[in-house]
This record gives sequence, structure tokens and C-alpha cells, in this order.
Amino acid sequence: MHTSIADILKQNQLSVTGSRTKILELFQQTGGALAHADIELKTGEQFDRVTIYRTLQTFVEKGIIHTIPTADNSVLYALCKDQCSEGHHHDNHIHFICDDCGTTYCLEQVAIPEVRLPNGFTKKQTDVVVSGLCNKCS
Amino acid sequence: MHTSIADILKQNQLSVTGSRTKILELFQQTGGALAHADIELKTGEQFDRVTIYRTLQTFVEKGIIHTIPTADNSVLYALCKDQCSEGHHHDNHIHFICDDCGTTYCLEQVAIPEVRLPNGFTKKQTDVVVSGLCNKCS
DNA sequence: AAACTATTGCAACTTTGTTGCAAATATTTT
DNA sequence: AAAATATTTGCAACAAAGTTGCAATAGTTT
Repeated sequence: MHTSIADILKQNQLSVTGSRTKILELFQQTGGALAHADIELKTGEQFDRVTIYRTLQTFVEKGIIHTIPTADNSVLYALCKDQCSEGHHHDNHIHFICDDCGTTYCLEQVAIPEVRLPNGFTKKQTDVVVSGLCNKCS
Repeated sequence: MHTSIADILKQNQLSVTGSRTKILELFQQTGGALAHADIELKTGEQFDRVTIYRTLQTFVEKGIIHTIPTADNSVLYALCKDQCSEGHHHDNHIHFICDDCGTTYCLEQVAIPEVRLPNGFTKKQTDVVVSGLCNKCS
């Protein structure tokens, strides 16, 4: 079964527009995570800054991409790969940022470890970000 | 053994100035994490914005405070509590952000879990941020 | 307390992100 | 496939966040 970019957009009740198609395409090609600035550059400043912001926002709301908290607090986005039938995402992977090349990976193979909180604390979401050297830079 | 704020600064080869003393004091009083804006407000705009930025930067470099990656990518700072003799910090705790009151806690009791990376990846640092309800809000 | 060093505040600027609104584009209906 | 409707885009203007150079000030050393 082949799901085109247009299909993904339609499945999420979004109009198929130039910017959305291009940006989604970019995420698929890149594999890794992208910052707003990356997208601006790689689309050749073809779209307005505001459009990119709004597109990313929409994609996050629809669960097509997710944000990654980073140590230096820059905002990164990456495709949500594990979507269940209703289109909800169930991210259960850790993120890895290479100190050398700066690439951010979603390590789908590595599950988020269980964390035991003190009494009175309720867990809703756990984010794990590991930094170091990736398999290309070590 | 009593370590005053001035002592901490001197131990880190920093001049004892009004802003540094006040900001460090604020961290000690607060316990939790602070954003740049919090500090600006709570010091009553007594110091220039730039001074606060530079003070925070200096404190991070010296290992007096550390940054906390957050899900919404706002920059938070908190005291490093575990300092070894040379003043290096060895943070091995997770961070917790309350979805209700917004407070960020350093849960010193909860160790960072071990994460096994795929071949070729080298781990240097692990950041864990859990969100949910804190003991006051649940 | 003089000489020296480090820090601060100001001004100006860059980068990042937001909002309202009219024009343009996509989708739906006929 | 053209008209009607709904959605999205780009522009402009703005707000917030962060940076840099430099002269004035405050802290440290001798």
C-alpha cells in the first residue's frame, strides 16, 4: 500500500497545498529532525516565514510531526512514525543529538525507559534526549 | 560548614557583585527552576536584561546552574546541587514539569535511567524530562 | 588608595515567533 | 467546469528573546 504525501494530508483533513507538500516531503527526505531555520533554508526561501511556522504548528496539532526538546533549547521537529489507525501518534522512542554533526535522530529502536516518580507525582509524558557521537561521526 | 553566596562565587573565581549575589540568592530561595523572565520580574527589574543573560551564561559555564530542556522549548535554569570537590557538576537527576502549575522540579532522588544505544552511537549526556502533575497539584 | 581587572548598562541590532487582514489558492457544490 | 465556499498564504506590523561593542562603573589586587 502506497501512501503519498497528498494522502497523508487528506487523511488529516488538511488541504493539499504547495507549502505543506514541500515541507512534508522535506521531512521524509531528511529522515532526521529539522529546525524552523533548516526548513526556511532548504525550501530556498520559497515560502513565507509565517507560513512555515503555521504549517509546523498544524502538523504538530495533527500528530504528523512532533517537537523534540533539546539541551540548548532550540526547537526541533521530526516525523511521527508510529501512528495508530486513528492517526494518533504513540511516540515511545528516545532522541539522539550528535555533538559533532548536529543531526538529531529518532531512535525508534530504543524505548523510553520507565521512571519511578516520588509519591504525589503523576507521569504523563517522558522525554529522553541523549547527546554524544552518532554512528557516522564516531 | 556554612557556605555563603559570596563563598560560592569566590570558589568559582567570580567577582562578588550585586547582580550575581542577588540572582544566586533567588535560585536558593526558589528551589525550583527559573526562566530568564522570572528572574527579571523577581529582581524587580533592578538589573539590565543583558546583565541577567550574561550572569546566567557565566553560572552555566562555571557549573553553578544548569539548563533544563523543556517540552515547550522555553529556557529554564536550576541550581546544580551535586558538585564534586573541583566544582564540576555531575547531574544525575531527572526533571519534572507540572502541567498544572508550571513549576519545574529537579528530582534529585530519581536517577537517570540507563539507555542502550544502537551500535556506533556514543553516549555523552542524557536528559530526561517528565511532565504530569506534581505533588501539590494532584 | 592607586593601579588594574572584571563587570555592568546602554544602545543598537539580529533572530525568533505572533497576529490581523486582504489576496490567492484549494475544495465543494451545483 | 464554473460558481460558491472554505481554507490557506503572504504581507505588514509587531512583540519577545537573545547578542555584541564599548564606555562607565564596580570589584580586586598590590
